Amino acid sequence: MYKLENYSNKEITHLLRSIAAVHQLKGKNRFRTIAYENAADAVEHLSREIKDVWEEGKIYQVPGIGEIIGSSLNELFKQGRSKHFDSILAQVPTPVFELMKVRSIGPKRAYKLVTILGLDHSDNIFTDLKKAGEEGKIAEIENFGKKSEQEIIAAINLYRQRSAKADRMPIPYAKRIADEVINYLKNHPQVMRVDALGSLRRWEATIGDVDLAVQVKREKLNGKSYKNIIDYFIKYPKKIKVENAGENKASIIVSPNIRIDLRIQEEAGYGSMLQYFTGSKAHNIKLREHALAEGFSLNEYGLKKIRSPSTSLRTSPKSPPQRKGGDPRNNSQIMEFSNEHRLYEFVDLQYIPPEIREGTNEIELAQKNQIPKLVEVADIKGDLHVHSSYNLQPSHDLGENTYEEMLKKAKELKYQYLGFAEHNPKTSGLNEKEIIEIMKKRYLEIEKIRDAEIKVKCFIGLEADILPDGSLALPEKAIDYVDYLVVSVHSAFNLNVKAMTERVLKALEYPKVKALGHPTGRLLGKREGFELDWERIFNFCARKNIALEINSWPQRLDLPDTLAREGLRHEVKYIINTDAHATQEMEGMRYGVSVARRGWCGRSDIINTLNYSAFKKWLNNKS
DNA sequence: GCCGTTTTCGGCCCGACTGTTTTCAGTCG
Repeated sequence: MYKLENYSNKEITHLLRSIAAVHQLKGKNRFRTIAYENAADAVEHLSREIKDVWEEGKIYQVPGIGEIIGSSLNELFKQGRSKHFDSILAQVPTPVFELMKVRSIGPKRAYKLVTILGLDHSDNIFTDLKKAGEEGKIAEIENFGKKSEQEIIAAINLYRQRSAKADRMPIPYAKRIADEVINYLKNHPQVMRVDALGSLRRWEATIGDVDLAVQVKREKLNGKSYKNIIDYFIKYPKKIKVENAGENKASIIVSPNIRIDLRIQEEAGYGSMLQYFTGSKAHNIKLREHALAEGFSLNEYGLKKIRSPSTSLRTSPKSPPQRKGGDPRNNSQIMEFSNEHRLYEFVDLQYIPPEIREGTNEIELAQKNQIPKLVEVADIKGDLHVHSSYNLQPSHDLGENTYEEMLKKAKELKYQYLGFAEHNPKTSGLNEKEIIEIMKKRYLEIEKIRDAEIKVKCFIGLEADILPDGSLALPEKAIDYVDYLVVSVHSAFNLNVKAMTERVLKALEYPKVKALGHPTGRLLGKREGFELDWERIFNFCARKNIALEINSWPQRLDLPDTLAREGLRHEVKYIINTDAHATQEMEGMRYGVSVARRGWCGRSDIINTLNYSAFKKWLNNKS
């Protein structure tokens, strides 16, 4: 029987996939299998922990989770077991589910291996199976052969290496890997263009593998095969393994265990490829369903007319041939699109930016022309959370660059203003009077340069620790020497929801508090965020004119995108900051903007898109 | 099992690659 340790998304995903596998193996209703797989996909790509979503009573808002799966998860979270799940899982030996974690082993192969080799009760399925493979027993099974046997042994080895590591990468890391491969590919004379797609193009908080599309010119190729480019790709110097390599696509693993998927397309159909390979999977499924309703079958090459729109009730059927846009090549039956915008237009949808292609309700809203204009980096007028090297004896780490250097960088980034928010002076070893002196001295220091810089104005901020009891790690009198405060939790992360919420709300009551810094405290891959009563926080901040920070630091990306979208319903405002500790890190604004975009934020939802005077007014206006 | 500007019933995306196969099943994205 399954063992759950921490109810992480990873564990729940695997649980749901296991149930899907049982349904598939028992083969009664394949749509039930699909339903569980869809639910698993949804949990896997959720930007927050499913258990937190459940605790907020919003589990049914996750697309793909309905009455039965939702109530079973409810039981599971509450009592540690679900009778319904248990009864399904009991139909198949547990080692089957373990084996399915290995690449190239799906439900059917896992089931065959476990039952035929008599490993139903194996405690160490990977070791046992590997041993069987080394003894040649796998190859003897029907429909398996020598190659499959080798493949399985290799896959087990890889799985064991990989499972020891964090399996999703921070975006900058994935981008670096992608860029190296892109540069390599661009050296090939037939390659016209290379794009990183998939979760990288959607700017997901963490990246599983790297998806690349290559555009080639037909006349430069002999015939229609892209074999020569595939061959070049699989010779990539850092490749450690070729997963597969066919006519149209290939996958390699590069050191230290990152998968790169490649697809190739000519210019005429490149828009379709961009769309398909950007995903998400859930978005593509919904888009294809939508296309079907319009009478078209959609794939990665284009659209095929299948019939008149199936709906008899449709009152004003637009007959497809008259449509503008697209790149109809009717002679070949498939309509190609060189341009992604035209593809969406052709199926009567507003263009949908990659960041929100997550299969929530973007298709429905695009039909109604209700996709908002999302905020862009160019809209950002200032960064209000940067750490300089000015030594105010901070409680946490100091920055690397001086005020002047950071202002210069801000100018380079075309900002109108910059807000310094070093950590508050440490409270141990310094008495209140000393702290106030330090703050005053710093105030005067910044005052000196405040107007020296003509183009970039600066604000005097501070990032103050929220202590466990909700008070700030700063004497009230010291607040006189700042323009605003960002308050953040840096300790005692394990309070319960109620205590944590009270703690934060109390801190937000202090004068000059204008932002809640990295609101969940999460560190991707290291630490889960703490829980808050978001309804209360959102409502409080909206009422008090306090912004929630969207922290651009790639390991934070905090507030998470799904919460950002939720906050919009409460009319919360956000402030996107880099939390930079060096000038170079100030360039990371794009990461935070991406979170905001994934959270459906427009320019007016982001407070630091205001120009200097409007922003200053907002800063001084605490209702 | 899920889901709904057409629906609370009756549908449910689409294709590439590999290995073991002479036509397809399994896995993956």
